[in-house]
Amino acid sequence: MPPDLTSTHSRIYATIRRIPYGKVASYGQIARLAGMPRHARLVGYALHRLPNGSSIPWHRVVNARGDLSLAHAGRASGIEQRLRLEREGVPVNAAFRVSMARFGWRPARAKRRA
DNA sequence: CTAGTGACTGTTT
DNA sequence: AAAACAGCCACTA
Repeated sequence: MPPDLTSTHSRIYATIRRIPYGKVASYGQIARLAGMPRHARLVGYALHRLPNGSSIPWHRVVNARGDLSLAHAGRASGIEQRLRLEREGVPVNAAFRVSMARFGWRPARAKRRA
């Protein structure tokens, strides 16, 4: 059986796994879906503690503006994130920016029109 | 216990 | 358009 899925980190990981292929979600979005509306920073915190080789699509997590926070934070891993995103069909700007309007993940809510 | 930090977000300059 | 400021709260030391 899985470990503490009720843990904040595990919850965050589970939510990130729900991000569909070719889409990106913001930290706030993940936090909200995980049931922690104001814990956007915790999402980043949890990801920072992520072990190398985890099965979660961490590269699909960007900040609210669509920027790769990883690259902006001066992390070399930002390059890898851009690479992975482009491989999924998500174009990344020269400024490490993604079009949230077109590639932002829109989780299906209550049915409204179909 | 207190203090500092941050892969963030929204508002204001 | 970008930069600065403030709010936010779990985690680490």
